[in-house]
Amino acid sequence: MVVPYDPDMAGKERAAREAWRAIFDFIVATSAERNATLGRAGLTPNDARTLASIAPIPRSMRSLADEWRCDASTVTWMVDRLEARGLAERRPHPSDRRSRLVALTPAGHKLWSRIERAAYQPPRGLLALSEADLRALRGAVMNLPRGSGRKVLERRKVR
Amino acid sequence: MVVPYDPDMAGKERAAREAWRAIFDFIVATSAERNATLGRAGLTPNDARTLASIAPIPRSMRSLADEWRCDASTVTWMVDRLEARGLAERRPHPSDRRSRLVALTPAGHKLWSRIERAAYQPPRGLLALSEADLRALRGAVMNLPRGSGRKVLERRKVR
DNA sequence: CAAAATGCTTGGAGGACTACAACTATCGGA
DNA sequence: TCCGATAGTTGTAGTCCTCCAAGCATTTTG
Repeated sequence: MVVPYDPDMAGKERAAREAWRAIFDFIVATSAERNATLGRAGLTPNDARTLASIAPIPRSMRSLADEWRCDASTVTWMVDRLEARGLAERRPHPSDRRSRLVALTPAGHKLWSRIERAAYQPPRGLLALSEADLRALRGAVMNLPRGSGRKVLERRKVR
Repeated sequence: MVVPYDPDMAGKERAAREAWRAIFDFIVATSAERNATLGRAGLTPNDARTLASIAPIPRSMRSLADEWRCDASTVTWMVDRLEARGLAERRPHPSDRRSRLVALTPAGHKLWSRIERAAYQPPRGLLALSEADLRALRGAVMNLPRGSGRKVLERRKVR
């Protein structure tokens, strides 16, 4: 990075770096807490990710493997775990008999809605910020480029 | 949650919720990327955490176990990994011959400063904020209570 | 229709943790 | 000085992934 000649820019960059560092550290602390919440519900972070992925709509195993960029057998293993606990189930695919749709069971929906509510619950501390700060924070984060421009592996149509 | 009568409070809560959601989504989107960066450097997330903990100043094994709330043998295992790669080393404790200080080697410092620069690189969008906003944001986030008020296990004095 | 591709599962292997029990060396207080 | 507490290590075991190779069923393609 080129050393800036504009002293304002230097200060601003430093401020941005420090602010980001603070946010980052806060996230780390909070995510540990989130994992503890999941653990109390008997879920691993991966379990939660699986539930989150199939909660809106049943998904094929293949589409999950594509989303997570993992081997198909890994998906088998993850879904097996949830199925063994009665949280998810495999259903036949309506038009492709090779494929199977993974869906939440009623118990799975119940658990997940509870977990999700907790997971997206803003930390109490966030309310200590001024509304202006909160809007700035939200605006800053929402406009951030995702994935640093790396290309997403395409893999046929995802069902 | 009680419906607030204070309209300011309502707006603020909404802002907090939206900000949190934005942060959360952003984190989910980028943590994989961060782990990939670490992976490219041959580090697991835990490796990185260990490096981060000992980078500012050498630490005793015990203090690391306390910080992470894990068994002492887990710390042994984690430090072993870094030591095997020449990134960290155990040094005698100056005043307690039972204890050992874990410190970064020069190679460890070099690698970690590189990783840290990348990991804590503030997103471009943050630079859109004014320096005053950034300072306010940093101050606010730094003062957020961590761990949702759950009590921290105390364990004698930490060295 | 035969061959290639695709969806999924199974078996096997290995890596990354994580804790518990047992043990050594040292410290610190009565 | 003696004994309980503490720092750390080793050995063991178990969980959670994670991929690869192989195989079956089905779909798609030339």
